[in-house]
Amino acid sequence: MEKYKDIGLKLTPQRLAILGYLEGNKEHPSAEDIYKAVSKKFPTMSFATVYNTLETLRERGEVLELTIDPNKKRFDPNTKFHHHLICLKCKKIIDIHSDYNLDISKSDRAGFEIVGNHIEFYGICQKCKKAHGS
Amino acid sequence: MEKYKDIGLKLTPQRLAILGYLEGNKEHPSAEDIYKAVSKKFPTMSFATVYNTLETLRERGEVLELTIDPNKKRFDPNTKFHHHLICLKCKKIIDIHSDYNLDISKSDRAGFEIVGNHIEFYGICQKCKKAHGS
DNA sequence: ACTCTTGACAAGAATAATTCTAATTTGATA
DNA sequence: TATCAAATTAGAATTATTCTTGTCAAGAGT
Repeated sequence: MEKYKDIGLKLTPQRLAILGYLEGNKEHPSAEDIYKAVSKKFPTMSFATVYNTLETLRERGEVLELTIDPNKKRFDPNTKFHHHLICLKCKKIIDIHSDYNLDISKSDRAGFEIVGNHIEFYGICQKCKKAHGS
Repeated sequence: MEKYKDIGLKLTPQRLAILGYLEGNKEHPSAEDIYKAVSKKFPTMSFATVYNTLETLRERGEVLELTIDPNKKRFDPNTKFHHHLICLKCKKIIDIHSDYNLDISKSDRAGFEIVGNHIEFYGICQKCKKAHGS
């Protein structure tokens, strides 16, 4: 948390609240999740602040913006390189830290300069499997 | 195209136009792209029809809904298993058909039943690289 | 040929997520 | 502590998508 002073971020109470909520969070929350949670302690919190803060954090590489969920963006404070496993029913997302060799052949590369990759695994989580076979 | 008769789809002119546009299309178009293109030949085409048709095609596994682009869904008529490479600048998407070994360890699996996976490669395409280094 | 049923279409309203605007306030620094 | 750029706020605006409602068309059975 201390580290944010160094990257030219003004440390406002709102930002500290958002950072505090994100720190160590494994839920991959959406902007709304964050807004709801932080609003409890901070009733004047605005949605704009949540989005603004997430955007500046993203620019600085402090959070990842996930596009796994078709309906909304979700955010990941875990900035170590990793992949994701998502439950197709409840949209729960968990981190996968295994290493995979994802070299891409010259012909596949199509002239692109490759700068990264990300694997999405799809599945059904234990809770949803139990809930009902369907 | 013939094959759609078999899957219980009523073949209306609108659907044929959409199917015709999608067939062999490598652009991974958005609903709007499809709407615009098909509207030219079909001025009364409605957005609802585009979305409805895409949804029924998706249900039947005839198109994939891609969540790679944070701003909108994009659709892929290539239903062979494959991965994608996206240009971070212009959002161009190209198909990658290489095979990767993406076994997931029991501990990573976290009790999920795995049903699929998808790799997103990120990069800068040739055109964008030339356009300006930035 | 007539009627029924069903599925598809169109237009626009409604919704949901996100971004923008403009006015105000605040944190960091001199 | 005065200053000022940056941050916050509320709400409007925008964008993508879904929903609603009325209409229409094709095929099934009479």
